[in-house]
Amino acid sequence: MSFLFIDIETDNSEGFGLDPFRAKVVTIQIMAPTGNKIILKDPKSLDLFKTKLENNVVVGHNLKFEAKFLKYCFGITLKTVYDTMLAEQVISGGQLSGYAKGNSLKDLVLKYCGVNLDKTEQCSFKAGEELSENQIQYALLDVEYLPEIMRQQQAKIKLLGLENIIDIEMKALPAIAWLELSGINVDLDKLGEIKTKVFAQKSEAEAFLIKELAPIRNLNSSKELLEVLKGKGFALENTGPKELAKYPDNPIIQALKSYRQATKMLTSFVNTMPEFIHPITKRVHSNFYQYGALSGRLTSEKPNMQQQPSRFRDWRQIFKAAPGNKIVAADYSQIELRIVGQLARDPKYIRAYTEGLDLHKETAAQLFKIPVNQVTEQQRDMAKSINFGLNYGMWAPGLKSKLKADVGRDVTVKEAEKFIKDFQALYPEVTKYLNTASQKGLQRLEVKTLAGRICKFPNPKDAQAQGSVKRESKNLPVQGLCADMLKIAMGNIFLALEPRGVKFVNTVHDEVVFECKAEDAEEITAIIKSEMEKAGSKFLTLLPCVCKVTVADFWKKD
DNA sequence: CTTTTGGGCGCG
DNA sequence: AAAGCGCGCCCAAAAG
Repeated sequence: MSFLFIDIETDNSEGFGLDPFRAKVVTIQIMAPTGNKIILKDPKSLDLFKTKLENNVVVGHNLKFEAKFLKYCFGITLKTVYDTMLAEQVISGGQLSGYAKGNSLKDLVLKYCGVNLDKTEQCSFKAGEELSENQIQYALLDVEYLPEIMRQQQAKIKLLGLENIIDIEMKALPAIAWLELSGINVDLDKLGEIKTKVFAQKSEAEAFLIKELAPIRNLNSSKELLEVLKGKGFALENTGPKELAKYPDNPIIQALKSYRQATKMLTSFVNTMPEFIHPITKRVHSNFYQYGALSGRLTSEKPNMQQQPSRFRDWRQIFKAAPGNKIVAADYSQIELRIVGQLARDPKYIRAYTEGLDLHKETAAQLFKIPVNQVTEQQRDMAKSINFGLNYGMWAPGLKSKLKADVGRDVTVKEAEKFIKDFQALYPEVTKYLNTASQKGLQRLEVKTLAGRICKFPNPKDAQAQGSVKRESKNLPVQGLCADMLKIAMGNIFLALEPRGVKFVNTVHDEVVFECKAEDAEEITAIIKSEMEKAGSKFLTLLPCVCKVTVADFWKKD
């Protein structure tokens, strides 16, 4: 295999130059390692290059873009890639993740080659028009510096021991292009049904609140709301959920919560979702940032497919398989706690997961000193809050309000402290691991996942920021390893299922969602489950990795 | 007028 | 002494 350095210019004159379904490709520039360059002004001649592009390492900057256009417009599937943008994000230890500035091609050309690229021609390309000399020069310069950038990046990757993460990311890239092209189908009838229900909920709560809180002007103003509530005798610091939990049975507070839930549903989800249905494909194509978060997790926007309500009854039913298809959703079972068990080598965690016990129930039994079979649902929920809270570096006052808000249980700070102490005595290995992690993280200002991903912290400028670094140091190795596993699985599932016409319709941190022909669902399910567990088991060597798969007409979890 | 900040809340 | 992690989106209010 050799390298091919590529770039594509598309027609942005109608404002959707990034949209593979609508924008026309104007030129494709390809450069061989020898430096020989070709500019294809008639992209139909690309057929000659199909085999080369599919069987060499394709190098480019932000190749998700090229991958989508090559696939949709020319039926070419990139499989082996090296993306200089993604590589730079990996090398930066996640500091260039998400919306951070500094990872454009212009930035890298300046950084690695000392050349200031002129980008004024970037949006000048129009389909069907003769290329100007300037445009040709511009287009060719976009591939010119890629080999040098890659060469210098490779040296850094080796120095930092990031080969494995680069491999994971580059193999995941084609899967992300597949994900964005696939899109997800939305059932507008179901959406309408939910809209009616939510609107009624809002109207009822709104009428009640306007009457009870008169003369309030704007229920959406937390500032005004706090004033009025104080005037009515409520002792509140703010109007957030933890404060409102002080008055769980008050009808005004209950109505406020109902009003807020309904308005959140309407403004963030119900009313906006139809606007995202693509005019050509009739599906919703979110943007996914592959290196979206410091931890290596993806982020999603327009719409954010990772925050679609799961607790609001039936909402996810709007994401429905097209006729004749099924939705296959696969998620890792309790993956974060399993990772903690592995990293801490905690015998009790290992035993619980190896023997298929319920860790939260086991924890509750020990904390409340009762037999496992007498643990109540509330006691289990409390243990769950403690398990998670401690992983994130929670303190007694935080646990107190968490238990009140989530479980409805009143405990004093002293009692919360006792829970934490008891938990730490119960799981000394986990406690030791978390303490060491936060100390080392603060000292080095970076943490690593088991797969080798580096999460680098900006210099903490005050005590508060140092506290954040300590807490993130406990959590990022866990969150980050989960992202590593999921990306390995995505890359392998892409190779196995994309050629079979399966659609990759969503992913949410520990979950992947696909759409396939109903008759294929059983076979597809087995492949997904196996790839997910295989990826997880690379790292979870002391306890089992379990992936749960659900097949249904819409997106759901069992 | 537009942009930024903060409260609040959706997800894992 | 501090007071749970990672994100994106909506609205109101402040800042430019």
